[in-house]
Amino acid sequence: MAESLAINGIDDAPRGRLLSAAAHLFRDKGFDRTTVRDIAASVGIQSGSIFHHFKTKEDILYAVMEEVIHFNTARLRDAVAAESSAQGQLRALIRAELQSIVGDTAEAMTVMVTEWRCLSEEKQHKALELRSIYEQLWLDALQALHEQGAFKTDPFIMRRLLTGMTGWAPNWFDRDGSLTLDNLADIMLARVVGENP
Amino acid sequence: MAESLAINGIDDAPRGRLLSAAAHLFRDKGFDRTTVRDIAASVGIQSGSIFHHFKTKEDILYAVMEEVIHFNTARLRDAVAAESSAQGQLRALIRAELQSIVGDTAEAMTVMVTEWRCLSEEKQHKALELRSIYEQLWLDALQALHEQGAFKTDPFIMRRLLTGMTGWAPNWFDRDGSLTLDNLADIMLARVVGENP
DNA sequence: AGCTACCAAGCAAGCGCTTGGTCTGTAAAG
DNA sequence: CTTTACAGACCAAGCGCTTGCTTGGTAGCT
Repeated sequence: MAESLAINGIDDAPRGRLLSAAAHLFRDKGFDRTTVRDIAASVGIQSGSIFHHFKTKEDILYAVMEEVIHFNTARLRDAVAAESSAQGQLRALIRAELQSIVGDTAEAMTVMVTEWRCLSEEKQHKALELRSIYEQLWLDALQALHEQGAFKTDPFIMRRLLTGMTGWAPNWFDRDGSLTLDNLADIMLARVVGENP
Repeated sequence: MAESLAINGIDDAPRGRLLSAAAHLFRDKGFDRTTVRDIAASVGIQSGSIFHHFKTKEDILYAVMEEVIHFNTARLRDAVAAESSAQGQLRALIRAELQSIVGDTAEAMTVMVTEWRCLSEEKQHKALELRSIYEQLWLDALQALHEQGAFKTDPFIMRRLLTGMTGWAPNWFDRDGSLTLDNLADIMLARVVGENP
């Protein structure tokens, strides 16, 4: 990958440094409250120089999202490929998504969830298309489990519930606490297939 | 001047109409992208006149949250009081929260979740205190169920998961679809106490 | 008389973005 | 081995516009 993810393994190019700085600021203050002057200052250049790398401020946000979607789709694919059982795949998916969302790409992921509406409709559409592969991986695993009778609820709804659970995690999960990420993944898995005795 | 529907629990006085309109706009465009001119226009007054009712724009956001917390805490209390079993109480809580979040106070609730960080730290603290009674109602019901052995997961964590599930619902739940709010509440309840056979 | 609710006008600050120009490194042309 | 050409990265200055908010005043109700 010529241009790897901004937060996890940034390239040294100015554009990459700009992206991770932007992701960080967007997470902390939100897209609208982050000024191009903020971003510029945090990499040590003048505000105007930003527009040598990006046409608009919105383009920076979109670029952050694009990178994070690509990176995490690849991660999800790997997670699924490493497991054979449907239940194992689902656990791997949950772990991977949690890792993305409270771990090494947390800034960018949070930004994607919370600053979605700051994109133009056209760019929202483009990002949604990129996202569709990501979602299909989830639905395949859930569908398989459903057909095995592991749960009765509609798989589409189940995915929505899981999205909510993982998406909310950054608001409370403490990476330095006693609850590990794998613990949490198992707890979430139990919401789908039930608690084993 | 786009006439917007009043939010349940907010009166029809000028101040109340301003609050409903603001909540609506905050939900649609976010706090930062909503201008005081937008709010003023949607109730048909001049932008400057807003500051006869509120000291700052941020005060409007805080007032929206304050109202919605009070109203929904009362609703939750009623919901709990009407049920005798712990499981009945939990179902009532889920129903009530869903009703708040995708129903008659949807705008204000969504705003509370998504625009939280737009408040000053001091106001965040104050809002959090108001919110504590609300959360205690949940924890009491979950604790009781946990002690009955209805589930093994820590009640605090369970509440976080439920918060995520209900909080995400506005992003996908269709009030005019075939899935009713009570259906969804039962599906969420099953994430806690398991699917009955 | 005093209060609430509002208007009309506008200010100071901050915003995204543009402009014209200066470096520095690379590399082909002479 | 110079010389010339050129592109990428950046700066300094600032433009035009929008923003939250202020001010001084007015109409109507009690």
